[in-house]
Amino acid sequence: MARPALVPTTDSDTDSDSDTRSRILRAALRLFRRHGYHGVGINQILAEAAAPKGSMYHHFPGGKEEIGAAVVVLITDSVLALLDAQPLDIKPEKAIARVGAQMLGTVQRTRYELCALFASFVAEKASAAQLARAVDKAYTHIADRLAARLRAGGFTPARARDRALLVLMLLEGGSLIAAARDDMAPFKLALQQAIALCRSADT
Amino acid sequence: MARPALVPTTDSDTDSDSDTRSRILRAALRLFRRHGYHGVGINQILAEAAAPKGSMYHHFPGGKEEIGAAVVVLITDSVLALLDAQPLDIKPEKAIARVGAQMLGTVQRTRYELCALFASFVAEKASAAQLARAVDKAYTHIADRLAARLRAGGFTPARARDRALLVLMLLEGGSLIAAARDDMAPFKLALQQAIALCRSADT
DNA sequence: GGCTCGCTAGACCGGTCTGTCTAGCGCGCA
DNA sequence: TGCGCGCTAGACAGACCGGTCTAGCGAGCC
Repeated sequence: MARPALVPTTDSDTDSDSDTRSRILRAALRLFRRHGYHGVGINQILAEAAAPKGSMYHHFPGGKEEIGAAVVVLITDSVLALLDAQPLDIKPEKAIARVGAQMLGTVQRTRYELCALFASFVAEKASAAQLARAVDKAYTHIADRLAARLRAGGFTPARARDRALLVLMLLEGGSLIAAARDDMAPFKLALQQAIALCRSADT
Repeated sequence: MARPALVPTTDSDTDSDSDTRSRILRAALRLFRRHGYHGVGINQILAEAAAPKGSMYHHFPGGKEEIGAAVVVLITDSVLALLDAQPLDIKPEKAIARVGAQMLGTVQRTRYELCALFASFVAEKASAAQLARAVDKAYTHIADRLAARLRAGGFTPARARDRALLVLMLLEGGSLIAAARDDMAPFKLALQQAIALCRSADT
């Protein structure tokens, strides 16, 4: 029952979705990670997914932007599921450490292609309002869930909120720089610092 | 002599470059910030710069990618200049605070459009090798210069290097999330934490 | 069997992309 | 005055963009 990986792009136990829809989504995820939202064309996604254009516009009437938003949700759900899969009675820093380890594994497996969860989407937010909203909500959800963990671990609400944001920023910034350098060390450093921030009340 | 702003996109005291080249570069910077590297077309840049295509390919034979790389260098130089403008005898956390305040001002002035220094470029690195190298070097230069400050402030070399990276990651992650949320609070939080990290040796 | 309809399939459209090419302006120099 | 050349100027090409549209397959229901 342990989550095998963060957003498995290959295949999954849960192909509850229509096969084509799921294939398109996974292909989009893979390509967006590598080239950014604007760096990928619809035809490219369809070729990768081996799906015709008609199917795509059937499942995603909103076109490319709807696919982008769906990918954001896919990533978010996967991160939240990973976090929720950690038992509630372990310390928050332990939970963060485990989630971070999963992210690390994913980034290594994809050869540094996951440069931050949503960096490429944020960069293009001005040209895609729906996408911008999706990313905003995604960051908020993750930070909220993280903060809840921290509150459960004994942090005051205000401090929990701040620490959760800092963790998120560290991991995003860390994977950004790790990706830029093709070197995981920065991400590991960020993770380590994030864990320290969840340990107790200093600074 | 105080630096008025971080990468002034409007005009400058130093238009030593041919006017057109400089106009193109500034227009590109402005647009890349707003829409990301792939989100901006060459024609868009040229329209914004009020320059014809011939001029552009004269100044940047390498095309769009060369412009992107030049923008990365422009940003980097501006950050480094800002850092170097701080007197060497002040404490490192003070220097960071000042640089951060400048960045904050820039982000606010541009209405959250500066989402991380190079996030949009990193996101597209797979499709532009020259750009990827430029970003890698940019991060390295900034981190190195920051680390030198920290060493001068009494940090051991290894610790200075780590702290410099953490500061960079915090600021990048912070501005990413601030941009996603259209709210500067996350960036301010990141800046505050970065300053704390430069203050002395804890954790 | 025949019909419905969710889905697949891909041709096609107007627009935009990056990049090339030729023409010529105008400054500086002899 | 006349020439050279750094730079400007924009028409043009070919590929590709996202998105629309019609046609038809085929499983399942009556």
